[in-house]
Amino acid sequence: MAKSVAKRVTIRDLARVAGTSISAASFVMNDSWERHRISAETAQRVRRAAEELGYRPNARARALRQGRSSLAGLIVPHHRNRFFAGLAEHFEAGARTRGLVPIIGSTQRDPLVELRVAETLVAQEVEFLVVAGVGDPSGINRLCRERGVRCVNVDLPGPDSFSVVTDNKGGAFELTRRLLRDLPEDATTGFLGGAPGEYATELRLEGFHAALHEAGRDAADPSVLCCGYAPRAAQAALETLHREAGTLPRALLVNSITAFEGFATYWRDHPDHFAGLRVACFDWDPFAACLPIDTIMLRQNVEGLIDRCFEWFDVGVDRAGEIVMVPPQLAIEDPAIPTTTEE
Amino acid sequence: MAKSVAKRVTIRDLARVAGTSISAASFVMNDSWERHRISAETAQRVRRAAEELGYRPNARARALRQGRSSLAGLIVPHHRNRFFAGLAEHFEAGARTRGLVPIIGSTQRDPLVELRVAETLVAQEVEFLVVAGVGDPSGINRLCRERGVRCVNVDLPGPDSFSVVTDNKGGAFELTRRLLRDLPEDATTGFLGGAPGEYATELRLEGFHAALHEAGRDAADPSVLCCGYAPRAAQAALETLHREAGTLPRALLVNSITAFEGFATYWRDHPDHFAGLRVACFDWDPFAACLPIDTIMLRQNVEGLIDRCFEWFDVGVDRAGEIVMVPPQLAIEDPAIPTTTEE
DNA sequence: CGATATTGCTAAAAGCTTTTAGCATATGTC
DNA sequence: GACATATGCTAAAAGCTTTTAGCAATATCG
Repeated sequence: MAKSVAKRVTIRDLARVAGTSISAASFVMNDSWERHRISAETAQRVRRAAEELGYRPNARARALRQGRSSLAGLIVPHHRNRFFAGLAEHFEAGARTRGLVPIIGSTQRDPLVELRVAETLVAQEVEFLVVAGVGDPSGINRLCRERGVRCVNVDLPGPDSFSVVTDNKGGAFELTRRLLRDLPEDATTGFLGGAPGEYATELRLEGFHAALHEAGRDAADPSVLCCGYAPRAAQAALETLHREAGTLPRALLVNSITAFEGFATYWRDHPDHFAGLRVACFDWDPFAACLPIDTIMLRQNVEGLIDRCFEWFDVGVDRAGEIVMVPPQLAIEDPAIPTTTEE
Repeated sequence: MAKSVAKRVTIRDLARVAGTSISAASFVMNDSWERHRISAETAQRVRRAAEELGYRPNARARALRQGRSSLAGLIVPHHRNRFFAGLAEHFEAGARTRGLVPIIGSTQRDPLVELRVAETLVAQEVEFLVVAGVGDPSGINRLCRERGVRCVNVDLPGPDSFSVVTDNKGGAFELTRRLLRDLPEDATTGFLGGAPGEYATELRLEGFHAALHEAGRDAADPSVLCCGYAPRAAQAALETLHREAGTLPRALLVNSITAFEGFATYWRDHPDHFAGLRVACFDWDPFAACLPIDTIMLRQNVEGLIDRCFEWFDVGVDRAGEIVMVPPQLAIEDPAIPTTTEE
């Protein structure tokens, strides 16, 4: 009974079974039959036939004809932390509400992979590409411009690309302020994680220094460990610092949740190095927030970041070079962060 | 100079500029020119023209003609935990090494969304669909069979679908064994998280009970709190239990990392309820592994799970109803889990 | 030299859809 | 009855690629 090979049901079959022309069937399936003066009876017949045959239009044929793919792409370094996972999840939601199919590519922060993934997405003719967590987006931006793909950078401003960024400086400033509150005059400070010269890192460093300045701590030289984002590297940087300086800073600003992962591992292995240490993190993770360390976490507004991207896409006006800033969710005084994590 | 609108460069343009026929251009671009007896000079000419024009073939036109999309789909509940993020990331890698473009859809564990996402992916004619973390995959499996899409279930066996599963029972057994080691005779036990009747949950419960039996603890009735996977629900379940029983079990097996998230939150808020508590978790998270709780974590072999899926896909033989079991990575005696988390 | 094989290429079909232009027929108007 | 208008539908092109079948010119062979 069951066909051995599931033969595609095309609109041709549909038209044949419904006893109409291919065009009529197409009009009905696209809900434009009234506009094209197909009678209600005929429409009904087509719909019944479609139901019966289990007809589903071939997305690619349609895309080819219409010249639009209904695909939306997102590029992130990986899926394994809350920030990027949050971006991914909200991006999916935004795409779906617009009838777009989301495609997410991860790059392991490898410039070669970044370009390859971008090329894949562009070859799929995504209508819209969001680029996050890439070292230098200019190659991807150029590719998109060449191929006519609209493209937004998240936390990566470029001269000829629209960008949505977290208020890195302001966020780091507020975070550091709280970190320094009631801290003894002579307590040492530090900054861990991120890449020197990288956009977000530099701004967060600025905010960090500004808060130190405000607190009248210009004199004390903070330890700045921009060791990249890998947990291992952050862990190693702390080890080195402790070996060389014999101690760790009393107040530490950690530049990302991945660096914080390295910090947490180090803490687990050397709890004795942390007497009286206070730490702040430019990111949030529910487990990290449960660690019994004196921690202040900041949650980036992933929903806001993604929403701004889609809004730009919806409006359709090109705003190359423009930067929209999204404040992170501060006001996180106590460890019980006002952030829901529904399953 | 720059064209105001980026006009698509088609193979037609390529052929014109190279001074060849469309077919010749196509053969060259697909590296089948030798087979089709195109001369090396002509091939060179085409390649130069392609370079010059920035020609990239239209993926959809090609897919339409070839009848294959080069797309591979994955369905997960969400991105926000290590298990599913790990699946996603390894799935991406596997797809890319096979020249497939990965599309990942998340469903929030909502059956309606699950079906809608599956339909989207099938409409894109993915060549291969991996379904993970879905309550009842049978609807999706049926859809795939109807539309001729090859489909694997991860941790969700179905009668007419190939499945790759973690050794849930064995894993839970070993985990519980370690949980019970040297535990006082009269210590109470508990099981937290998961859905009653659900495949993985039931097997893990079996393993849990088997280990209790082995330890001669049949008499003591464990508290089984199958409250779903949401952190909030797990937290609430613990609250209720503590309110009603006045205490918590001394040894607790937590059924997933999301439930563990609820556990961790509860622990943070009520550390006093946890004197002498020991806990095991059927999943792993680097931050969770840093919590100063007596914890044993098990890491599911996400790489193995995904690899088995792709191997099945590569071989191309249908093995409906068959189940391949992948052992989780046990042997995690100390909290320093032998698991790398590169950035 | 005639037949056959090889070389190097091209024309055109096919894949499935959407969409434009237009054809009959029926209805309405004077 | 002639003409315009509305109704209900269809034919065919177009979108871009891959792939099959085959053509013309040259080389090889007996």
